[in-house]
Amino acid sequence: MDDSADVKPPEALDGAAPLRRLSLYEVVAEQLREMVLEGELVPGSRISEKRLCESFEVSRTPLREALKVLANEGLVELLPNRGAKVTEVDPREVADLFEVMVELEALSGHLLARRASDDEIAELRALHRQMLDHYRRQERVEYFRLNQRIHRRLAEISGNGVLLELETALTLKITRARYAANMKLGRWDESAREHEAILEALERRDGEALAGAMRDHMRKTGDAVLEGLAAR
Amino acid sequence: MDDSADVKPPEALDGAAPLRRLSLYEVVAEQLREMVLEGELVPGSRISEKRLCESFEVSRTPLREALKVLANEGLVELLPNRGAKVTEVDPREVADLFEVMVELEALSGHLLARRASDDEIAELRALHRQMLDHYRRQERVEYFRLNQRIHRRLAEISGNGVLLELETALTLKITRARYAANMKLGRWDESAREHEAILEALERRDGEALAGAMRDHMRKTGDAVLEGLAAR
DNA sequence: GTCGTGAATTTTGAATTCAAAATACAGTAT
DNA sequence: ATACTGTATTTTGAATTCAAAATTCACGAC
Repeated sequence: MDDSADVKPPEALDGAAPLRRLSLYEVVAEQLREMVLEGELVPGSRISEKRLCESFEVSRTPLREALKVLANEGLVELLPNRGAKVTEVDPREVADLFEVMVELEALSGHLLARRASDDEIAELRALHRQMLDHYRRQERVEYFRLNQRIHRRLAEISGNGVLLELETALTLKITRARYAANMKLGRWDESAREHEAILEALERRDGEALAGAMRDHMRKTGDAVLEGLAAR
Repeated sequence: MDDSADVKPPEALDGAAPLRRLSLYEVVAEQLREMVLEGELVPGSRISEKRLCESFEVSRTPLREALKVLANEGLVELLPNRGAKVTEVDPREVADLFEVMVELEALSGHLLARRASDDEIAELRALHRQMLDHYRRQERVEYFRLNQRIHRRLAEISGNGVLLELETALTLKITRARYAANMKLGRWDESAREHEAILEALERRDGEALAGAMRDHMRKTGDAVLEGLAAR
């Protein structure tokens, strides 16, 4: 049938990507996630399954499966026999969120100081420099993207999978709160300085200082977001 | 039509329970959860949708929705086009789990010392006394149940909803690890003493001591579970 | 005997269908 | 006019159906 690709030795493409195509519900979930995060689906509004099905051009089955995923992420609420609605951003919950996040960051800091390899530290320093370049050129979107990437790398290098998962999940909600507070990019200069402190502590492998710096960074981010939310 | 209950003033049954019947997928999810936790579905084994559908006597739709929920809880893995399998208990992940849990407990302790009311502290003391009764009578199941309940109450009274959710989610996995390690009830006496230390610190409202005691308790629990896992 | 090929079977993914619940609406009585 | 009752419509919950992918197994080449 196939005359070229079928004779591949199993170990030839070793770093082979698992390379599976996503299920339809995963695609839908990703799309929905973005729509909720960016406020395209307004908080508090009910979600009409039919309308979404039509705009996505999928049947209700994968859509409903996607809604279940989003519900577990806390982005939508499922009301039995009454469909789903987009969860509202509750400042009280956002405060709780940061209260926890601050501690997770501190843990991350302690682990990083112990576990990061020299190469990884160098990699982070390089990312940091890149980010500062964007800062100097006032390239907000790129700055923001690198900022996210650095935070994710920090979580990864901490070497605790559970911690990484939790931070990923909570970061979702935090991102949503930032959008809601209309402060996607605020607090630029201050944030850049805090990142510098983090990098320095990491290079010294000073666990206490690093935990403190990361804690501090997250706390200040939280304060800014909450302030933004209050000012709506 | 109905001649007695229809003239109810809206505020008459004030504390009225929302009282909704669960969706089918929720019932299935709960059942599945239990089966996974107690090892009735063996870790690593593939889940046959058809078999489960038949034994639950439901169609595949609610079953698959339930599987999605369990997947988000980390109890099963969804392999695209290949169904689901029960996740294996990975000692490495369990270690990560406790590493995080220890910090969450510490946070919980700090919050409790500040926020618990006198009534709530009294309630916890009462539960604690009840638990000790079961301990003295060597009623293991009841002891274990109250132990769980106390921990949940502590998390609730911390007053941070996000923290409560996370602790609930992680406790699920920890429970699973305990079953896998065959130590549903081990470490009895030691654990009871640690609880006493927690209660005392709470009554003194000594945040540092309470955080320390809760951290210590969780760390030792983790050590015991990991030891049990290693000894398989 | 082992490995590879290809059809038959089973299992999953997604759409459709059917039933039950909720909502919207109209008519009537007060 | 207002509030209630019963009906029509819409929307959701769950089962069924259909299509696509994976698995199994038998056969044949080396």
